[in-house]
Amino acid sequence: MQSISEQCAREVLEVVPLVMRVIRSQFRKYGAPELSVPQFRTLHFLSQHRGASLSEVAEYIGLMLPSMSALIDGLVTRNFAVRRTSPNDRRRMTLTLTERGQATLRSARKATQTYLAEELNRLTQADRATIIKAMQALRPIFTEKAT
Amino acid sequence: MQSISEQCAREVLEVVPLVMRVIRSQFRKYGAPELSVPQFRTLHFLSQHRGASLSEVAEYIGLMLPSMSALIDGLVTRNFAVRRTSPNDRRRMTLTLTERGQATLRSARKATQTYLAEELNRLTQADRATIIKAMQALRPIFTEKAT
DNA sequence: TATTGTTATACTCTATAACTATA
DNA sequence: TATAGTTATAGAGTATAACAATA
Repeated sequence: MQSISEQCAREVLEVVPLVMRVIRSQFRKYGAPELSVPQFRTLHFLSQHRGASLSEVAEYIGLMLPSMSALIDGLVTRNFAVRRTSPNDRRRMTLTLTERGQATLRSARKATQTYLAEELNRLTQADRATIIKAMQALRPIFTEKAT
Repeated sequence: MQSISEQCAREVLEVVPLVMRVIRSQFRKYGAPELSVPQFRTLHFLSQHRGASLSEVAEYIGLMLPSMSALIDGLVTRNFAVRRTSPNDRRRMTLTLTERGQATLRSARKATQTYLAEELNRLTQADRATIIKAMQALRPIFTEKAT
């Protein structure tokens, strides 16, 4: 039935931005106030793609190379990431997180997750189970498009 | 059981940003490429709060007054919104959407919703029902915090 | 020549400080 | 005096164009 898809889409379109707004504000508050959102996303990407090149990160984040170069400068200067020239191809940059970068990512994530867990605790057990199932259904659809 | 809340929080924290990313890119692509995200959120707020003042919008969007004043300038110049001095209190600005502003909001919303519905159509009917229930459970928790 | 990244420069968005108009 | 908003100005973050180094 098409109309169920429509209703489902409408709900997702209304509720997901609300949830995202809270996630974002928590991230800022307890996570890493000294990092911009794109910088934070970059840390996240690098944590899952050790040694990625500047171009690869830029494509994922959606920035042009000069902008990403500047963004990485900021991370390197403040010791969140390390930038080395690749031994294989000396044009490429090899980007990795420092221990500080990893720790920042972990703690921001943990703080937000704890906050969410407290909020979700106000629901019934059945509702939480439903939410878990819903997220598991949504994940594969939206994972493809997010690289 | 606390651990179910934890698991639920983890799922939400991983999946919601993925969905949001797709929503945002669709909004940009088919909705209103000529509007920034804060401008778009402003249209949305004004559609639900006709005649809001500059201060009210600024607080909701999270901008300082001069920044919001400039943002509104952009909307007014391009005929998305109208700014009048309030008759009651001539210090206040009364902000409303133009027909163009309303139409832009509707069409962006519709385009995104249609896209989402197509994607959700790939799931089973049961999954879609689960998602609807999950969104309905999440909505009240996160609505409070989003004004 | 083609690819990877940086430097130079300009524009947009945001903030703080100072100001104007109204209450 | 206090409040609502604007103007002046400066700092981030982003883009395009031109360049340097490597393949």
